[in-house]
Amino acid sequence: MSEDPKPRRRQARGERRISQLLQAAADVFCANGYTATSTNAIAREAKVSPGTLYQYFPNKEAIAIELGGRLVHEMRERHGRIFTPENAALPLPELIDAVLDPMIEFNCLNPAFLALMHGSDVPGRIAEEHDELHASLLSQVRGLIGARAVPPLPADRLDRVADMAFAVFKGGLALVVAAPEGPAREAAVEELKKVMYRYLAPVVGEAVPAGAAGALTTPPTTR
Amino acid sequence: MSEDPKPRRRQARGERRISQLLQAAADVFCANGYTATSTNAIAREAKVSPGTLYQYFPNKEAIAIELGGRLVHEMRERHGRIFTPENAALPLPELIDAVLDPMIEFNCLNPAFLALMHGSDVPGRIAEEHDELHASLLSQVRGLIGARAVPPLPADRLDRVADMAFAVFKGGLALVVAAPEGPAREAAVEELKKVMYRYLAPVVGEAVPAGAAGALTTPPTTR
DNA sequence: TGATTACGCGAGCGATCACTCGTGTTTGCC
DNA sequence: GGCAAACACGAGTGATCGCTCGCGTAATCA
Repeated sequence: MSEDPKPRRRQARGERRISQLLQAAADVFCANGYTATSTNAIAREAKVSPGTLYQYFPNKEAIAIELGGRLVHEMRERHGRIFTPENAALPLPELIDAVLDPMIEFNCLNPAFLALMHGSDVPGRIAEEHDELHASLLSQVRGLIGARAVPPLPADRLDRVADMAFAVFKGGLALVVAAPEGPAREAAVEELKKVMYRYLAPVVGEAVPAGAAGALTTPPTTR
Repeated sequence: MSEDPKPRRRQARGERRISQLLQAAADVFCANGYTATSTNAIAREAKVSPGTLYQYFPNKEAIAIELGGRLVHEMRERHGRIFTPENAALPLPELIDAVLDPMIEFNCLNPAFLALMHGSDVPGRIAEEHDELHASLLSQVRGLIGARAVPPLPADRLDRVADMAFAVFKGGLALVVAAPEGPAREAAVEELKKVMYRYLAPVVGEAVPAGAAGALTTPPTTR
């Protein structure tokens, strides 16, 4: 079980080609899905020959694996900057900003992430990576909500709240990335934050004012 | 542009085969997605030969079209029974029950619906049908919310609220259908209804009690 | 009962796809 | 400059897929 039996020397040119191929793959996967995408189409998008593509990747699945792996890695790095003790101590509206904004930004910048992680026709290895990421993300959310719940939630209810909060976020995220860049998208983001706030506020013991259909929270706060 | 150039006579046996093939297609599409599904696999699942399959469908896309068409048709029938004047007059918690329960039931019974309507690798004709259904569904939701909003919402805000309510529902729906049948699924349904209630209550001028983390609404009501 | 038509089969055809290989070019190192 | 290795190419190969076709069976009608 050697990790790297052939740690082939790469030149700078090779590394550039790899990034170029991965970028092309992201575009085509995003537009057509994994299965419907041909390796020749990826090579064409990257303006190289099929032979060149196979110099850097052993097969089609490996392209998706590498692309997915890089995206997951970048996503995990963001987690580290999102789920910090400082953020955990923030008031709920600010906490929602602190968590949602980077998540949304990442997914808007990397639409291939959702395409790869959500498609039902992706290779098994990617689905595994996605499950791991999903589980770790979920446990962070559970921790965040569990630490603030007033009154404290039993474990099974905490699980359900975290699951639902995350699922609802994903639904809203789809709407956000589908919106055209600009004011429409930002309005969708604000709307999604309202959903999250109104759902979670009672869990953490805050009241939602009745007439505040347009405001996320009371005026005196920072938003 | 004749609608049915060859309205071929069918025997009862043929109609049964069609249903059988459609059911098999639903199962396989659901498990592997449209593109990754081979027509031979559908025939195998239905326990017939490839030749038999092609006696009833001119090509692979037609199978998905017919399946999608039947599901959309059934879904539209439900809309008629969901978005009625009586339901529109219901208090918010009961309205949410009246709208969500049939929707959830349908999607649990027909998982192929979500698979076909959400996949990025489906033939264009299905995507069109989905868009039409989505638009009509959304306008019904807009009507429901717009008629109750207190204070009344300007058109652009109403659009955003309806869009977000629907997107959030879809996210929660994915969680519900992914849950194992039984108490876990019903708990997820209740949780999703809480999300919808808490999001929409301020829009229609209701207050959400602060401590009511576990209750959807105040005790005296029917739930 | 015989004729007609729908139903059912599965080997096989053409097209496409993932992937290879022989050959030529560029780069890094002495 | 000379050599080895990485890079680049694109026609070609085997496999698979969507789909057909010829032939046999079952149902319907006269």
